[in-house]
Amino acid sequence: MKEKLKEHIENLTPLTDDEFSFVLSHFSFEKHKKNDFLIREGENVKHCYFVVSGLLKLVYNDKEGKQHIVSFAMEDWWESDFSAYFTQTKAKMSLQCIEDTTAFSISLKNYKKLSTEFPKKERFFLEKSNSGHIASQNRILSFLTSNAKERYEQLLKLYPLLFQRVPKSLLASYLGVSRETLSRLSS
Amino acid sequence: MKEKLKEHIENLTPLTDDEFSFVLSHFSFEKHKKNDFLIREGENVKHCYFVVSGLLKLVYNDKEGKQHIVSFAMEDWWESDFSAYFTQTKAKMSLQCIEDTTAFSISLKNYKKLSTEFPKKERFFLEKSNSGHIASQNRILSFLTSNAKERYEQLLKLYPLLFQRVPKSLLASYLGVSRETLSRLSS
DNA sequence: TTATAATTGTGATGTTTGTCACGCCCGAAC
DNA sequence: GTTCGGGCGTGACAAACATCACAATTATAA
Repeated sequence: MKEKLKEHIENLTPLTDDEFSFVLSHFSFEKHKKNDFLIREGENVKHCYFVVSGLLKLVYNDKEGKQHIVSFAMEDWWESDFSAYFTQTKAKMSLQCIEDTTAFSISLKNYKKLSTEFPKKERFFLEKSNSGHIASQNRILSFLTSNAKERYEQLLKLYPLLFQRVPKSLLASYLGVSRETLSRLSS
Repeated sequence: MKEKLKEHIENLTPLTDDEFSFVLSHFSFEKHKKNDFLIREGENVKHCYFVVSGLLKLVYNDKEGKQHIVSFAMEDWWESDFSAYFTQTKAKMSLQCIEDTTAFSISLKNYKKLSTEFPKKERFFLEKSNSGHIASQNRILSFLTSNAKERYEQLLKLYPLLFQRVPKSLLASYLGVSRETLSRLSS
């Protein structure tokens, strides 16, 4: 588990063993079962998570009770309700396990401490944030330029694994189409 | 112009005059006319821009020649084709003036220099990137949860000025609906 | 000013997608 | 084993939206 986080960070910024120990001391390691909530809508968001293994969904529930998947979080991903995390307000979204999941969590306090005391880590967070921003923009572009079928194909191309790991109804919810429409696209 | 940038930065991190001079020395100031391109699809992306006055559109052109508006950039906004900027590859999008525009530009080299030599600035960029990421996620949520009419109302609520400053066809392109549909929504 | 282009509204029509309904399959729980 | 519920496909119909066409109005430039 430690190794996974170290590898991940060292993809961007090499660390000595001492540096990594220092970084690691700001995180906690957590194990969760399928269907567990890491973040619950309406509650305070205390942590940001780095997924070591498993799979989660970041979900928004609208007034009619429909769930909309903002993001899937898989191995090597950072996830949270970032808006609520950074502003320390109540979560508008939930983060829930689709599979049994292990993850490192970091509090905002430790996030800020780490950023301030350890510039390498701030650089790292900046790069991660930029990638997240770019990924979101690509998803917006997908909505603007493509119909349901094309978005489905793009998703499969980007995450071929996902197809086997999650029910189609969740894929539909991510793509912004109904379960039935997605089903008809496949055939 | 300088004051605008200084104020903007000091919203997050106070600066001494000397510090600001140092920061400023990494930027250039540019004036552009309506319809000018700051970034052209297919060309190298040399700069990231801070808009002092005016209005721009970040546009993706698909194979059928349709233009899709990824973002409007107005006063106090940072904009670029960030993907191409950070990876120093060719632009997939264009950044074009909707009105006469003034902006500060910064090269990637200077961006990195500033981040490294001046931690306060890295903190600043990180906060900006986080806000950008959150804003994009909200736009994705808007696509997932809302139909054209609701998205239109959300846009007007978020940027009431935009309505008077840009042709409806551009608003339609931002919302992901046809010009005609948007026209019918208003009545 | 006058000519030209851009912007907007609106009808007619077709396509895409959502919603409701139903049935089948399969795995989990008892 | 039997029962139950989730996941999946599919038909029928309705709603949302795109596209094409045309006209009217408003900006823009020569």
